[in-house]
This record gives sequence, C-alpha cells and structure tokens, in this order.
Amino acid sequence: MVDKQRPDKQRVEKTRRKPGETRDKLMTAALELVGKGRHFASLGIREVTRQAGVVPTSFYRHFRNMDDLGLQLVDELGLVLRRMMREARANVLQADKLMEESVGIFISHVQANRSFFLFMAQGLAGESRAVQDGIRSEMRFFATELANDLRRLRLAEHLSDADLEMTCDLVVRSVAFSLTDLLGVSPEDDYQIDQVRKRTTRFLQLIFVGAAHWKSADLKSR
Amino acid sequence: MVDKQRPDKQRVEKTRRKPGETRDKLMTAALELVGKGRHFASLGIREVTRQAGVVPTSFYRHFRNMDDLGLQLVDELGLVLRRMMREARANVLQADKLMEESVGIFISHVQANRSFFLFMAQGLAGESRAVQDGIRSEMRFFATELANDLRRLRLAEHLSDADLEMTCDLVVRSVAFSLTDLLGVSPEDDYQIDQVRKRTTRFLQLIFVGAAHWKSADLKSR
DNA sequence: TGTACATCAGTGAACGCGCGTTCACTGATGTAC
DNA sequence: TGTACATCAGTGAACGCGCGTTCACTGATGTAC
Repeated sequence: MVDKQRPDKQRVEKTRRKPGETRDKLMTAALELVGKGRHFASLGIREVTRQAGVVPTSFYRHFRNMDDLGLQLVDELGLVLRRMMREARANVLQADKLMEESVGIFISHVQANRSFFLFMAQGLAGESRAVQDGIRSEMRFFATELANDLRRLRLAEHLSDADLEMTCDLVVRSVAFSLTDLLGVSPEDDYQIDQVRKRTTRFLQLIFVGAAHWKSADLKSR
Repeated sequence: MVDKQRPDKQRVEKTRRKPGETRDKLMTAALELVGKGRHFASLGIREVTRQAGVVPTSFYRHFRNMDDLGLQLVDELGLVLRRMMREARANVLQADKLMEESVGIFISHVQANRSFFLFMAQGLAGESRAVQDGIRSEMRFFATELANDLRRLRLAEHLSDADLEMTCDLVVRSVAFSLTDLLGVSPEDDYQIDQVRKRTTRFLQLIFVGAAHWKSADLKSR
C-alpha cells in the first residue's frame, strides 16, 4: 500500500497505523527470539509482544495463538525459499558448476535469513503438526521444481520420472540436513562455513554420480 | 544393584526406595510427554514431576534444570543407538541384503523407542547447544562405526578413508532424515511405514551406487 | 552384632512472578449517501 | 465536499492460575567403631 497520509500536520507521535504493521512486528519479533537461540515451541505470547514493543492484547487482533503465528511464518518461509530458487535459476548457467553454485547460493541465503531457516529446522520436528506439514510440503515443492529444472537442462535423460524424483528428494534432504550444520556454526566462522560448503557439495556430487549410474546398477529391489 | 531388602516385613506401602528410581521416573516422564506430541523445549519442571507422580521438589535432587535432564537423556539415547547397531551387526550376514535389513532393523527400533527418537529429532534443532552437540556426536560415532564395518566386510575397498567417511556420513544423515518421515506417521499405518522403508532403502542404494563409481567419476572439486 | 551418626532422597508449605486471556475503552480509517 | 456510522487495531486494567524455586522437615540407608 502506498503511503497516503499527510506527513506531520496533525499532532505528531500519535497512533499512526499502517495495516498489518503490528502483525509484521509480531512475526518479526518471534523470528528474532528464535534467532537469539530460543526454540519456537517455548515462546509465549507475552514474550513475543514484549519483543515487538506492543501490548499483549494486540496479539489476538492478528493470531489465535502461537501455532497460528507459526503457520503464517511457514507461508513467509515459502516466499524466502522461492526467492532463493529464483536466484539459483538465474545464476546457474553452466552445468559443470551447477552444484558448487547452488550450494553457494543456498549458504548465502541461509546467512541472510538465519532466523527463518532456524525456524524451519525447528519446525521439522516441532510441536505443531500443521507447521511440520507445511515445511514438509515446501520441501516437496522444492524437490519437484528441481526435478523439472534438471529435465529442462537435459541432465537426467536416462532416469525415469520416479527415479529422478527420488534423486531430487534425496538432494533436498541432504541440503536441509546441512542446514543444521550451518546453523550450529557462528555466522562469522568462515572456515567452518567453508567446510560445510565443501561437504554439502561433495554429498550432492556423490548423489549425482549415483544417479548417473543408477539404472545400469540393477541391485534395485522392487 | 541387587535387591537387598527384606520383602514386606516392615510397615507395607511405606517409602521404599531403590537408588535412582525417581530419577528414572522423571526421565521416563519427560519422554512420555514428548511421545504424546509435546516438544521437549516447552516442558516444565512441574509438568514433568506431575507426569512422574512425584513432588516438584524431588526434581532438584537429580537435575539442575530441564537442560540437565535433556543431557542425561542424550546419554541414554546413546545406549539405544548402540543396541540398535549391535543388532544390525548380528543380523546382517549376506552383503546383498545389507541395506534392506539395516533399514528394517532401524525402523523396528524406532517403533520400539518412538519417544527416544522423537527426542533425538527434536534435539537436533533444539534449544540447548549441549544436547544438540551430544546428538550430533552420537551420529558421528555411528557413521564411524559404519565405516569400520564396511571396511571389515571389504565393501569399500576402492574408497579412500575420507571418501568412505563422507559416504557413511551421508548414509547416516539420510536415515536420520527418514526418522522425521517415520515419526510423522502413525505407528499403526503399515502402508505408510512400508513406503518410508522402501524410500529409505532406495536412498541408500543410490548413495552406494554413487560410492561404487566415485573415483572413476572425477568431477571432484576441492 | 549393636549403636551413633552422616548422608541422601522425598515431602509439603510457601513465595513472588509472569503467564494467557477477558473486558470495556478509544481513536483512526473506510464506506454510504 | 460533508456528515453519520460501522469497522478495525491498539490500549490498559484486571483475573486467576501454574510456574520455578526456597525452605525446614522426615525417615530410610550406609558407614565407623
């Protein structure tokens, strides 16, 4: 929405309101607390409103309870992931550097949105089933899109749809697990971060070597 | 300790104590709550003592706070994992069925100790850094042992130590991630459980196909 | 074997505090005519 | 453009409750002689 209010003609510092401002403040506050090392499941309403600089009652104007707030955070998380995917698509031009670059983009997005990804890692084994399913479904979407991209780039021509899907699923899971490594390391510890980057890249390479030889190696059980 | 008290000579129903009994009750109570869907990070001392049928003050006789209890649960988790590993070693005799059987044993242990594994999945992204590190280190131990076994069975002769270690790390991570799938499914839903079993097995097969062709495929960066 | 004493684990009462939630209110914004 | 009204978002006071933690206590068990 465009800012359609005369600047300061009226009494200054009075309750100026943009729609959704407090709602954003509350969601940001929850993320900030998660970013400080708290677990989302242990956050309270008063705690979040305090962090947001808002009166406790305001919470109920926007959310039914903390689970509800969590669900809405999952939606925003989806946006973050989509933005990341878009950047990866734009930047990965040559197939030979595909994995290094993708992992690099992943790591830089995690650093830029640490709290979001912390929330994601927590939510996977979290208290709210709905949040859990939401995150799971974001990951599935991601894997599907990855499969489409690989098809489009003609990088998976010998794989059946099901096998390609499985491969991409494993890729997404491996990267998601690296998330825990990455979040357990200080954002300034460049050495450790580089270790995670290298390890994750090698995981993906190993998986793709496996995929490249998949059909030929037919110890495939039913 | 052996039971060295005369059975019921004294006043019955009086405070009979075995050492560590209440401590166990408290740890079990915490696991029970986790098993009921609660997140460990959101458990309170009074809540746990209530579930254990013990007065709140008793808690402090055994733990400094909930984090402390969590740490001690990690130690017990280690025992559960070692037991699982032992069973896998005893049962996996032919190399060709190695993965199916290992995954099967994993799944049956998860079903038999759901709460423990729920605790593990939660702790990986949990609030307490110490618990996080504890679980991480259990996983690393597991990966190392797996590498030793594969060496012993002569199943990884063309891989360098570092590459074998990486492969095993990826295996353990993939299985750990399947844990989240498994725990998200009702323990009675045999169809879904079988889906997880098949998917996990195929993940491992894909990884091992990758490992088998690893050196030959030399897109290895570094 | 018996006695005296230290240690340990469990108890129940009490504390002050922060929690989630409700209520009636206020004032700004959007809408209808 | 002006007026009347409904809606919406934020406020502050108040509630009862469960929380973590402390304290002084009790009685059972282990140890020394």
